[in-house]
Amino acid sequence: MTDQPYHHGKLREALLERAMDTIEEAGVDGLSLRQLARDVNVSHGAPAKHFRDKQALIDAVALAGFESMNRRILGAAQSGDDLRSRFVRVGRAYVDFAVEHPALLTVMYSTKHHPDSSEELRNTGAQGIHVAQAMIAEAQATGALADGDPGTLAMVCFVSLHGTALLAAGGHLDGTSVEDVVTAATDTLWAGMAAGVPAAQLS
Amino acid sequence: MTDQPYHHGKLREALLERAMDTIEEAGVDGLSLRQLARDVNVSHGAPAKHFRDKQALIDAVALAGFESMNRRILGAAQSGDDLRSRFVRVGRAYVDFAVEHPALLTVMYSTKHHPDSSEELRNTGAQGIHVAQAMIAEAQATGALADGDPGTLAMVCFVSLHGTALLAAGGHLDGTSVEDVVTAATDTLWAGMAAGVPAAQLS
DNA sequence: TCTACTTTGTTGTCAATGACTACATTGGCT
DNA sequence: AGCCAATGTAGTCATTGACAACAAAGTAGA
Repeated sequence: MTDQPYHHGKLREALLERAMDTIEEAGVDGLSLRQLARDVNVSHGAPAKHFRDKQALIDAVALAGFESMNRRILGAAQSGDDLRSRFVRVGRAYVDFAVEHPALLTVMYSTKHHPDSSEELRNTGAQGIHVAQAMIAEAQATGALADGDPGTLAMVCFVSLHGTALLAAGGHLDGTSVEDVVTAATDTLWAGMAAGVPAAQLS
Repeated sequence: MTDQPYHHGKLREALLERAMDTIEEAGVDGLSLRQLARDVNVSHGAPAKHFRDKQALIDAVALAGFESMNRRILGAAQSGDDLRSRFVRVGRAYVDFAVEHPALLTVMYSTKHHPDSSEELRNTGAQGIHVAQAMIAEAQATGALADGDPGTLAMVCFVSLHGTALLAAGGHLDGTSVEDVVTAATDTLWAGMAAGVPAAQLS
C-alpha cells in the first residue's frame, strides 16, 4: 500500500463517477454512502463534506445525467437532413440514451427531489422538450405540419418518447423491439401532426 | 388499552392497506416494515409471516395496484360510444388513475422487481395494452384506421399514455395541463393511425 | 378429550446504514 | 512564520431489514 495523501484532491468527482457506476449496476437502492466511501478509499464521513446528505448526491447524479443526455439530443437535432428525419433522430437519441443508462434515467426523473435544488435540475431537464418544440414550430412554418399549439404538441411528442424510453429501459416492451416502437411512434406522431385534428372531433 | 387478542386476524390485509397509504404519503422509501408493524399495533417481526421480505410486500402492493387500475380501464373501454371516443376514454382512465395514485404507479412500474417477478404481476400489468390492441384491430376492420400491425400500434399508444401518466404523476408537465396533453396525445395518435404512414417515409 | 401439528405473532439479536459531532491534517493566504 | 478555511478521520447514535428461538392459538385425528 502506497501512502495515501491526506487529501484526496478530487473526492467530489470521484464520488460522483463511482456513484453513477454503482447506480447503473445496482440501482439507487444499491447505493450506500459508506460503501461509496470505501470504494474510493476514504473514511465514511468524508462524502458529507461534498454532499450534505445522500439526496444531494443523488441530485448531483441526476443533473450530470441530464447534461449528458442533452448533449446527445442537441447533437442529433443538428444533423443536416430534413426536419422529419431530424425529428426521428432526436427521438432515437433520447431512447438510446435511456436504454444505455436505464437506472440513471430512473434517477433523473425520480420525483423525490428536494424542492430547493430542483430549480437547476428542472431547467436542465426541460431542455430536451425545447428542442422538440422548436422543430415542430419550424415544420409548421414550412407547411409540413398542420397548425396547432407547438408547446402542447411538443409535450405530446416528449411524453411519448419518454414513455418509450422508460419502458424500454425497464424491459417492459414485451415482444416489440425498441427500434420498432421508436420508429412507429415518431412516424405515427408526425403523421398525426401533419394531418391535424379535425375540429369536429374535438369533444 | 383494551386487551389485544394474540392473533390479529387480518394482519395481511391490514399491512397491505396501510402500506398503500404510507407509499402514497411518503413514497416507497418512506415505507418501513418496523414502522408498518407499529402502525398496525403488532410486533416488528410479525409482517415476516405474511411477506417473506420487504420486496414481497411491495410486489403485493404493485399487484393490487394493477388490479385496481385494470378495473378502471376495462370500465372505460366498455362505454357504448364509437371506437374513437372509447379510445380517448381509456387513455383518460389510465392517466386519471396515475394522477390519483402517483406513488403507487411508480411502484407498479418500478424496474427493480426481482428478475423472477411473478408471472401474475407481469400478466396483470400487461392487461391494459391488450385492451388498446383490441380496439385498434377493431377500428382497422371497420376501415376507421389504416392498416398496420395492431401490436406495434397498441404499444405506441400505451407508451404515449404511460409517459403522460408518469410525467403527470411526477408533476413534470410544466405549464401544460394534464387534460390538454391527454386530449392532444390521443387525438394526434388517432389521426396518425387513421392517416397511416406512407411507405416512402419508412427509412 | 387429549395430543401432535401448523399457523401466527413475540422477543431478542445482528450487521449495515445515514446522519451527526469532535478532532486532525493540509495547503493557501497574508 | 502563522492563521484559517477546506477537507478528511474517528467515534457515536437511532433506525432498519433480516433472522432465530420461543409462545400462543387454532385444527385435526385418535
